[in-house]
Amino acid sequence: LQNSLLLSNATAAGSAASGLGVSLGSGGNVGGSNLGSCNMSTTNNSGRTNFTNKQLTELEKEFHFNRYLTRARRIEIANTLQLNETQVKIWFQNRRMKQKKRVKEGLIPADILTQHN
Amino acid sequence: VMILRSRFLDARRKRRNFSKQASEILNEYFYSHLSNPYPSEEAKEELARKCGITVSQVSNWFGNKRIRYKKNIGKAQEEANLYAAKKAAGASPYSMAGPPSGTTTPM
DNA sequence: AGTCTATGATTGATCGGCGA
DNA sequence: CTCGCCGATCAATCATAGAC
Repeated sequence: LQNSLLLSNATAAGSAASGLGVSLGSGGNVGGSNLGSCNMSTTNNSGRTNFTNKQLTELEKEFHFNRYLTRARRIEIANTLQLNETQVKIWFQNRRMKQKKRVKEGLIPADILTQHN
Repeated sequence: VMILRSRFLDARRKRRNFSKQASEILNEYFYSHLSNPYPSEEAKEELARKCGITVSQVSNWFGNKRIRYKKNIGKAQEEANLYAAKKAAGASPYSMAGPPSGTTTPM
């Protein structure tokens, strides 16, 4: 079991979720399955990147703040989370599609548009 | 350790296999469209309605089916091919796109 | 009641098409 | 012409339902 707390959102609610730093750590990059508090993400044998909980949490937080990124913000986040700009960009695109799917089907949130920026 | 919390929040993954009838409908469509197993949005909606599931679930089903079918070929998959053989022959509501030569390699 | 397999769902990443 | 986004799909993986 790997798991996920990475799906803290889902049903509306601003979900502050359980903040935990938590355990596990290992390091490495390729092959070392890690999860938890390490900062660096790992890449699968294939090209899939395994984002860490921290990275996902930050991305999620940023998403709720703003569904779209500006070039500057993207660079900032990529730098902070140690990811490529492309990975951050793709993550946001996938996240938008995910939200759209949720709104479309089940009644999830239709408002969470804390548009700021 | 923390994996504990997943148990409940992950209720989403508390899937339920589709009914035998729904699987029947989906497989019938899939095997009678092997040359192009990509239902349009409209077709997905109709399949979803007939199967009593959501459009997303239909998409997931086809996505999994295409990949898993491909990762076989030459196995019991050929066997399941008789699915279309008989069902389609009888009365397929959809255009029976006939691949060039019998058993083909669609994708 | 376990163990192994079938299967629905999730998600990082890719592909084609659009529009700015 | 380049770039981001959308929509659909891929491919690997997760977690569980169901078969044995």
